[in-house]
Amino acid sequence: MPRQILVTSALPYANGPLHFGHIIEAVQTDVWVRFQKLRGNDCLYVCAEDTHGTPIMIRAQQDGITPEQLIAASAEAHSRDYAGFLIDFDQFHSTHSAENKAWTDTLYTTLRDRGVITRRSVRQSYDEQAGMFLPDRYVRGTCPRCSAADQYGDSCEACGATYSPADLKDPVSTVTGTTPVLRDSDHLFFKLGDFETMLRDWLKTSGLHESVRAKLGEWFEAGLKDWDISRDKPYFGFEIPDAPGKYFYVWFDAPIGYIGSFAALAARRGLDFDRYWRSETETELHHFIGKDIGYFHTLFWPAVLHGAGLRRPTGVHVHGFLTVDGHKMSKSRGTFITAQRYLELLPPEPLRYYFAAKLTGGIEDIDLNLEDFTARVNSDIVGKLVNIASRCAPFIERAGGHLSETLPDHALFVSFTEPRERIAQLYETRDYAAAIREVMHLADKANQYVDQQKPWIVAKDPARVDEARAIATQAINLFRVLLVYLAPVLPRITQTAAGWLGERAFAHWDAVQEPLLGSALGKYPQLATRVDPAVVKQLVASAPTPAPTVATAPVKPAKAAAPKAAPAPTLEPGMIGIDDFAKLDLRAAKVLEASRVEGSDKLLCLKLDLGDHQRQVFSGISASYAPEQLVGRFVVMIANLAPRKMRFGISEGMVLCASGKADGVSEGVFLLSADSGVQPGMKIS
RNA sequence: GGCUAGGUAGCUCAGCUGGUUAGAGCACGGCACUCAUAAUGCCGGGGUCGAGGGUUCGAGUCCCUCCCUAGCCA
Repeated sequence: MPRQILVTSALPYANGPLHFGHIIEAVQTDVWVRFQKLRGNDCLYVCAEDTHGTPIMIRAQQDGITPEQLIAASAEAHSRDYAGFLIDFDQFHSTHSAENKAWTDTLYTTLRDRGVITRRSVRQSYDEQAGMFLPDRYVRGTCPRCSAADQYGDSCEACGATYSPADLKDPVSTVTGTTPVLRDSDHLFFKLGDFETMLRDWLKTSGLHESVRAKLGEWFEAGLKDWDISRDKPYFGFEIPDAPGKYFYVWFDAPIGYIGSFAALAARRGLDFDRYWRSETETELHHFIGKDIGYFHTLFWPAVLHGAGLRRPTGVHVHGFLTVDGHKMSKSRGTFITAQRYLELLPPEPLRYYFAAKLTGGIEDIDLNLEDFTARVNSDIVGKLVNIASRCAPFIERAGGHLSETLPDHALFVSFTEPRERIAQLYETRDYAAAIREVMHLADKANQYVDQQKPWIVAKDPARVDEARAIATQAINLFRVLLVYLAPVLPRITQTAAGWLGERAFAHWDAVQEPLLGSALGKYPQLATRVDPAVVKQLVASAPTPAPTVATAPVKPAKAAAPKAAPAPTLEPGMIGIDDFAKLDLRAAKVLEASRVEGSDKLLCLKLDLGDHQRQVFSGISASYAPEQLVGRFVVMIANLAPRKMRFGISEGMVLCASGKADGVSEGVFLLSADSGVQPGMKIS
């Protein structure tokens, strides 16, 4: 009896590009969904663009466009990036949709009529010039406890204190730079505390990881407080039906976006809504989220659903954060890797594999170590897995292109198919790391088999060509079992292999029990290519790109039929694309030392601070600047300019200046600089 | 600051309710092989399990203190 399963991953917010943090979650979810489908379950995957809130409103204002234009552009970019990573949504919708509006209103009015919405006055920071209330993040000032300057309105990064913006010393609105005032306004609250008993019951039955439960225990201990679900205008969102001028807080309608997205899918496919969402349904609902938004998904969301008479989630699966080379992703370090950047350089499957190989179902952080990534992916996918197929294909082709009619070592084949339920269980519990360890252990066994049987020696005797073919048939069958196990992670390789071995070979998890025998094979295709360490390095923009090695072979191996769309758009002569611009690694740099250069009347020697390292740069600005004026100021430099040897030493970059000439006479040289607040090493784009 | 999670070979990670000489893959060294995308197979070196105390016949595994990393504090 197939299970009916509805799966979601967290909604990406419409004010920025997808980065690796989004991708690891999407991969975790997509692998689970593909696994369920391969097992014959009826599984749907929905997601949506998260479109509301103050940040969207302000960002659109800054960009001089409407919020609708902003979220449309963002949705398009996000969809493209997800598709690039082979994330197979059944529906990718938007929280700014008719379906979501209807369901948000319905849930709200039901909750209100059941008496779990209450109204009371709230005192909040208000920006009189902008005419708006300010979310905590939009007020900055001095920490009331440790007096650290320039802290957010809700907490201090220096001492860790939490407080409200009213407690800040010298508060400033980041919207207008004016001093906010305090103003009262009525807000609507969801009475979360009314649901404590229900929530305690629910978490006993739901498949929450024990570490998530531990966290929940802490929140219960602290006591469940009412949740403020309204915001005053101006706000980009849904107006509250019975409260003109008040809008639903973005976090109220965002999870309802799961319902809205499903509603759109249901309309398209004629699905029964109640079957998925009514209170006591058997249909499963699974949410995949990051550890930062557990509170919303394990407390508010089930309470809102239950309060509105709908079903609660079957599982909330929380993953850790992604770090790059051991550190939090950081724009100034260049380790803030966007999905788009990766896809410009590399195919999706190596990263899908690497992430899957490190996901355990727990909430610990996952580190992307770039050297490990290259080594792991090349060794596992190409050296071990694909190698089994590619080393055996020639023996089949030489013997006429058909697999043998029998397996020479049936027991070995069974030892590969026998663990399928155990591996399935590992996928089910999202311990993909353990599943992949098992599969790779089997891949080693398959290579050992080929090594022991030595088909290349057998095949030298023309009378034993069939024997060599039988060995190859055996190994190809082992390979095929392994690829079924990895099909949820490597959909494209699986598809390519299906063109070789036949669609039937990968149609269902349990199909592995039946060996492939006697059938004709297609021409052996290239199933995967190695990733080039030099290309991987380019992912991290901040790493000072080594001077381009002259006339090397193309960095990217000529990949047969690279499936990447996005041909370079044709450009006007003289124009460059954003990719060309992105080649420049421009950085804000602080001048640590400046000195005249002996023997040169034009040059100054600058020692520059780039945050994580220092550079020496010679700059021809001696006529316009005295060394002592420069120390301590910020300049703009090209950080990835090939170092140049000069008579006075090596210049490791170039400092940008404006300059002009009138009638051949210099009008001066003017250094570019950055506004206050800039930190050494920040990337300029 | 409080809480939650993590800190095991150069790198990435396994180690269940405490029990024989702490495991794997990669990297490194040696050998073999040449079918395979410089792939594969065999052998080997390498760890006082974040630090310090304690409980126990016995602790990576339990308790306490401290240090480091990430997240949450709605």
